Amino acid sequence: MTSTLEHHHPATRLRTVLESAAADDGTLPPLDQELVRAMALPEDLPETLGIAEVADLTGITAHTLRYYERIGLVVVARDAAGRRAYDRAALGRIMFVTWLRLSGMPIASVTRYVELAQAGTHTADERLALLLEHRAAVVSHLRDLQTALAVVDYKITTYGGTCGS
Amino acid sequence: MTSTLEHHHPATRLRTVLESAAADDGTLPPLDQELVRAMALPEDLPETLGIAEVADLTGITAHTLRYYERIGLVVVARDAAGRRAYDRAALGRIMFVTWLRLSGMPIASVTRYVELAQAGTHTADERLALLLEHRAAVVSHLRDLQTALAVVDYKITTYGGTCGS
DNA sequence: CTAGGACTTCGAGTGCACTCGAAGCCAGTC
DNA sequence: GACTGGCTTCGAGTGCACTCGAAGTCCTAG
Repeated sequence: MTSTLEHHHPATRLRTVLESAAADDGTLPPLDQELVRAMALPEDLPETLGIAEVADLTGITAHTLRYYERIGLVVVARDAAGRRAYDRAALGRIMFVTWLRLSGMPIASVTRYVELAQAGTHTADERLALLLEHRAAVVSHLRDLQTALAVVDYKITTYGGTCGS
Repeated sequence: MTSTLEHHHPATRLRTVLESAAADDGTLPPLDQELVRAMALPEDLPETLGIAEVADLTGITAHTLRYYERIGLVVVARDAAGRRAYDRAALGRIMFVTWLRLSGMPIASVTRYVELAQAGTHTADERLALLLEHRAAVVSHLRDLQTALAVVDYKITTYGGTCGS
């Protein structure tokens, strides 16, 4: 369970997973639903993973993974010795949760989503509503970031000008 | 100095300013540098503004505006009675700072930028470097957000499917 | 049999960015 | 000339999301 990879930001790490999943045909295609399905999990994983391996794979520290579990954000099985054993499904859940976090969903909302998912299929409507709401927030944030980028670019291109702020 | 506008998120408010600046020809064009120049300040402002008006214009609360000044993030003049009097330049600085904050620049970096700007024109190189670095961070964040959006969209479109997480 | 290292829990600490409340000043109104 | 509302400062409090350390357990290698 020794960690062999250097540390990276979660998004970088998850994107690495994505790219290794997409590298079969040597291309780095634009993101679409097929790619997302492909990126979900690499195929050559052992049955279960230790916390350090999940940390490497996701870019989330082991400390944070334990924290996430503590607050009910993910559920993880244990091996005979009481250590966390992440199977394929658990890893998938963690990656999804990580994307939700990266997209700015507050932990409270992720927790709510996870609780709904655990409650059974009859909560699908509510979960969907949660995701749609979040989607709108992400789109809005994306718009703001693009505007901010334009403002920063304007400032950059006018350097050497008379602008004093 | 009474506040007449309802409260909004800073990005919403600043975008309102942008749109009112762009409304001259009735269009809502894609953001570009000309637009950004135009959005900087509406033309029909009084000489100076009170803190409540700036709060309305930017979506930043008066409390936060004072906080920003306290930590050296902006500099603001006072009127005879000791009240903050924001002139055109101060308002422009605050709007720029707000865009920096909205694009995720930490307060410490904004403060550094502001200090450099106050130090004089000989710091232009360093300021430019700061902005370029930040620009890269924004672009990276934008990419991550787009990926996350794709993941969320995948989840949304597969609702009703077999996916249990 | 012992040492090392990765794991465990629990609780407390950190960093960032606000956010608020209290107490007081000051301009205009009835 | 008291009242009201908006401003002022200062310091303390809040919320979020980690982040860390201590003390102990368990497997593996030498």
